[in-house]
Amino acid sequence: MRYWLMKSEPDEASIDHLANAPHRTLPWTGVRNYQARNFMRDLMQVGDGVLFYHSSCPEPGIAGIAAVSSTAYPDPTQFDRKSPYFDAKSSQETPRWVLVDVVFKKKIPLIPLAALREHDELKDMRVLAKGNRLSITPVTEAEWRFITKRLA
DNA sequence: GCCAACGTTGGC
DNA sequence: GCCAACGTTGGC
Repeated sequence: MRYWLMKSEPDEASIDHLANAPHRTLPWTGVRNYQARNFMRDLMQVGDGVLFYHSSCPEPGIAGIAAVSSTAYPDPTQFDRKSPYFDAKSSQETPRWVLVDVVFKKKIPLIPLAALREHDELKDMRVLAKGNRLSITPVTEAEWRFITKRLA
């Protein structure tokens, strides 16, 4: 059992999109970074906790709680020529990119990025590290507890 | 729109 | 294997 923070641009997939999706579940399409892919492929398990983070928007921050609901499987958008996530160098035989399904748990009052930075308990969060651009970052159990019990 | 930081590409 | 150039991320 692990914990993760996963970034999504709310214009594309917000916590409300997730809540209203069939089975309250969305495939986490579009990860095109090897480190983030490897987290999904090698470490994620069904039931892992997910902090759903809105990025590249007027109010960046944690917008909800979700969970990993599948193990990794090939991201179909890599094979779709019309998709912005198409990858000509990938193939059906040896897919380069994978994804997991994510299921909605609950929406919370937004915890803004600035609020996360105010807490000493969270000062080592990967997502807060200078220059971090990873769209998926590990969250420690202590960080998860603090956020879900004290801030959410 | 700006810009710092990072990842990827490709020439050598 | 090095590294410059380029593209992307993401907060502000």
